[in-house]
Amino acid sequence: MKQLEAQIAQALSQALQDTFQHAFPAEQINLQPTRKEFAGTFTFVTFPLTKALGKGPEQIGQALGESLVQNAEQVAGYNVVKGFLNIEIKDNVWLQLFSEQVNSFGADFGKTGQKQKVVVEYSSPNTNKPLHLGHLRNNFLGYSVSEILKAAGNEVVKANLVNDRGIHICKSMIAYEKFGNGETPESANIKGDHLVGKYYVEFDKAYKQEIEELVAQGVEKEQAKKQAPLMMEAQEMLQKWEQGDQETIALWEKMNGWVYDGFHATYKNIGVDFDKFYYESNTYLLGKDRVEEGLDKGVFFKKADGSVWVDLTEEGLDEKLLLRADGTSVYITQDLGTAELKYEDFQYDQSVYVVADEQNYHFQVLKAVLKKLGKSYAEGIFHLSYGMVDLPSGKMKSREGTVVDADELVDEMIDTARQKTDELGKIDGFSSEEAQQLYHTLAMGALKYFLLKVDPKKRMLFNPEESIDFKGNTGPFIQYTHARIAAIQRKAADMGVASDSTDFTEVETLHETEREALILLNYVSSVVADAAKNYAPSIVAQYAFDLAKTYNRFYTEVPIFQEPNAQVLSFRIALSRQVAQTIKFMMGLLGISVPERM
RNA sequence: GGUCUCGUAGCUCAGCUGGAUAGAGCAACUGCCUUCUAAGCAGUAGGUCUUUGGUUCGAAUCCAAACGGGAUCACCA
Repeated sequence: MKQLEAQIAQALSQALQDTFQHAFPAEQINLQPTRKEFAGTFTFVTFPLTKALGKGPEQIGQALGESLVQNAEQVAGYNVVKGFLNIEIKDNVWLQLFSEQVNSFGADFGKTGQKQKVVVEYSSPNTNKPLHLGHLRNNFLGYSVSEILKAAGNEVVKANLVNDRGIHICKSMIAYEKFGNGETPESANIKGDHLVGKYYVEFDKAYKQEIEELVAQGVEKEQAKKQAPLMMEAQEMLQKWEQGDQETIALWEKMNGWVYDGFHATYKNIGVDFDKFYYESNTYLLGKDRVEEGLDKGVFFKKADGSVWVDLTEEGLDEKLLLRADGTSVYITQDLGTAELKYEDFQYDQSVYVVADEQNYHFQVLKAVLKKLGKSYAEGIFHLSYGMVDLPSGKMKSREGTVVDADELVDEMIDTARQKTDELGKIDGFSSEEAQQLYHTLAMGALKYFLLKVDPKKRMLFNPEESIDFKGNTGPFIQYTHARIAAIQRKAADMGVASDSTDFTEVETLHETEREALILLNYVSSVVADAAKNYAPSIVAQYAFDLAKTYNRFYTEVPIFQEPNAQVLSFRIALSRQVAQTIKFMMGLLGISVPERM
């Protein structure tokens, strides 16, 4: 498509030279897609030329259109509406491009990309509570962006930095010690991450009660928060953990083990994976070396109490603490360490962090500090900042229990998929395993598409009262289109329709919907490039939807198998197959699989 | 208060570096299943693109201000 566009731009440039003796380099010619209500594929806007040429916009359009028809072999015709020159392309050009694409699907995706080494960090959960809907958006985004970057020609490492230490873990541990009675995931028949999450909530409940009691005794609220016995115990436990106390470490390992089992089950179920796991318990001390380095280089400074700071006022930020007076790390300290570690491990060109937009400031600081340290890899750091998922009641908050649990949501989606499938009764021949598989495919398709079709940067709303749709602009709609085409292919195979020929010279005219499909198919590689450039799976989702919609129109308007001409028939089969393949590929970039039947 | 972000149909969202009468889906209403899967297709209705200025041939898009959401500005992570 890029090529054809460039050719037309070149022809226009030539036409401007020939008819108006006006020099206008082809690279500066901007073509836009023609609106649906007019004939044509590309539109050239002539308004900007009126001054330079001293002619009216329509006059210019007419002259250029005439010249194109004479001189550009790809151009079938043109029409001018006000200052818009709509250029129509010959059908055999589309057919030619189609033949080429059938023969080399995907070969050109990475060509324009820079083949970079990219680390994509995503998921990065805390080990004190199970995953919720917000984490799902993160996981799906991270996975999809990784796949898109790969498709665009980059080498990608998917990394997960597990936040497995800190005061929040100790809270769960304290509550478990006090109220757990030796409960295990097996004994309670609860997934490990949910069991630990239960105690995190228990802690918070008991802690709040302690605060209330203290306040009732006349203690200031802020003071009460610090004085509450449970909080003191949690602090103590964190100290013990840092000192390597055996009993504490043993409990920590046991409970984290439960959580990991739970997470891995969820990851497997939702179809995301990682090439590399980092654990904060291993990396949280690394940042101190960077702090030393900064002090040595004189870009950090020490305050009287011994705490270490960096001054980022020149960068438009504030002063930022990097190390506490007692020498312990803060959040940013760890990230300085892991950034360096990642670079040592992979020598990346780009390091992408898939983290919610509430941490925008943090990543500005991180990048600025690494630059101050003179780290060349700082330039490659990119915060893929995505908007939070809101509920109708507002923001989700773990501690207040206003979260949509990931595992529960997935189960509900599977249930919905089962119901809808049963209502339609189209899968009679399925074994129960096949049926289960299909429910899962559809459920994940609906859920992932729902979360990925929205621009990552934007906040989005999820209403738990309304189940996610299976109609319209949804994953299942696109999956359905694929299943329909699969049925076409089966029938074509039964009938023995020739399927590997790419000679379509006998196809004289294209149905409008065929032409639209061919045009869309030509955009595949630029869609991949665009999505990679913008880290935006939503671009892929939108395209997949458009393609499916266009195909469905073709499907209802053109009775494929009633075509008497064998070559035309095999063209329609080939077109169908190419659409199916493209849908499968695009959905794959979103982490969504497509069924053969549904 | 400083900084950053968002505001498009009843609802959820598209609208690329400015271009034609602002588009989809859901919900509502009307049609279309005796041949390829109706989880589909066609159509009707629904808009002061928050407001006001500015830039220009031309603004949902760029700039400024106002109003209204949200995030952040922790020795939390």
